[in-house]
Amino acid sequence: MKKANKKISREEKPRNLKSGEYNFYADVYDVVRQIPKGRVTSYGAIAQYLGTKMSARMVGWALNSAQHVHPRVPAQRVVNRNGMLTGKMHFSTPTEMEALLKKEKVFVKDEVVVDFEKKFWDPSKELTLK
DNA sequence: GCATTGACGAAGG
DNA sequence: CCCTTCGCCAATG
Repeated sequence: MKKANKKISREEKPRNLKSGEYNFYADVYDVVRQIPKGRVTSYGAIAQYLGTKMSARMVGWALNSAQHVHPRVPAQRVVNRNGMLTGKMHFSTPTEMEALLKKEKVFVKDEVVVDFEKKFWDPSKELTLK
């Protein structure tokens, strides 16, 4: 049963939404929007929360489309496990991500979030899903 | 329908 | 301790 949890977003939650919008995407958006201000998380943590911890890449993929989603998704609060702003280049401007984080008192030093472990927000722990 | 890619992550050298 | 390689899943060509 350890590897049976990788497709929950597709198997158990078929695309009830419009074509092109998988539930996996909506799930990612929802989690990211629940990230408290001034906190950050990693792709892996979100993936683990969704059940597909092995595929943190999919989270990033979903966030790539999140830029075009209507409710603005605070993708700047999502960094990789090292605390690096790997997705900053995908923003409107490469400095946009840092600027947004700085407004939230999250400072970036040498491409890495300061006190990343302190500001880290794990959805699986903090959010306490079912 | 197969091959490549991608905002990651863990392990190995 | 830094760099390279492999794995994973979904989307795209």
